Amino acid sequence: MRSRSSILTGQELEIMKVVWERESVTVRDVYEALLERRKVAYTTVMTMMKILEQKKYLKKNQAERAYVYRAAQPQGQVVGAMVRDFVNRVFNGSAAPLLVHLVKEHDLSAEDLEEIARLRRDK
Amino acid sequence: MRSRSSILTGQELEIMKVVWERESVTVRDVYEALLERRKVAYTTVMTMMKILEQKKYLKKNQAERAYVYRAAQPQGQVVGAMVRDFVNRVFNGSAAPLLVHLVKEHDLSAEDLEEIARLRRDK
DNA sequence: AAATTAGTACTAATAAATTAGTATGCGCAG
DNA sequence: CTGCGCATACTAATTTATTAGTACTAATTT
Repeated sequence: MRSRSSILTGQELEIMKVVWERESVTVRDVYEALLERRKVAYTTVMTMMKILEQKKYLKKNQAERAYVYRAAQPQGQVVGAMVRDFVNRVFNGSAAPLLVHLVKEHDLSAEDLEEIARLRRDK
Repeated sequence: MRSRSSILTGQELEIMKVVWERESVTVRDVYEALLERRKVAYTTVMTMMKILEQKKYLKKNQAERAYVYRAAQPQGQVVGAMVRDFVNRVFNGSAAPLLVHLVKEHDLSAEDLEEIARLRRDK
């Protein structure tokens, strides 16, 4: 088996997003969801979901005909790891500069921030 | 030429970080900086810097012996694009959920946040 | 039952990213 | 002047990620 990075790659994330928004899926479900946005082969989706299972992002149970897959880890946890990884790679681990970017270039209102600051303060 | 994504890939970012922290560099400079952290061949660094030049992240001038490279775009701009891309890919474009992750899992003090909120308010 | 449909396993092709080799040129120390 | 050190250009190998084909099985339709 060619070694693979344990973190989610681009296309893998697309699949996980479909899974997270549905609770449980078959390959076909995901295949059809992806098809709405781009051409892709059924077996491609199958292969990727198998990889995602190996990487422990998905788990499957045998159901009637087809396997039924579920997310093995909650979305928040996985996304959190991706954020952490991003902060490490791009900002050498310090989150504050990322904040600055978000505030400057994305549409975050001052109210959003104060709300979050309050949340944080009261914790 | 095999087509390449126009955005910075992982190893390319590592090189750009070296360049940004130095103003101007030769291949050798970058090579030596990278060597401190991992084994890498001189020509590997050269190849990647050539690619970075093609992608318009670096520009070079002929100097004495070796080319002297400089960043073609300021760090903030490039990183900003990376943040935007990340927000799009992972959070479907909305920045607020990223904020929440940052606050919950990274060590941002309430003061950091208020400071930034202030910044934002006064803008 | 034969044909069609939908599924899986196994394998492989293609693409993109990463790493590095080889040939070659030039300046300069000896 | 000649060989070493360091630079580049050009080419290629390797690794990882992405996409898909083929063979085979089981259920379903006709």
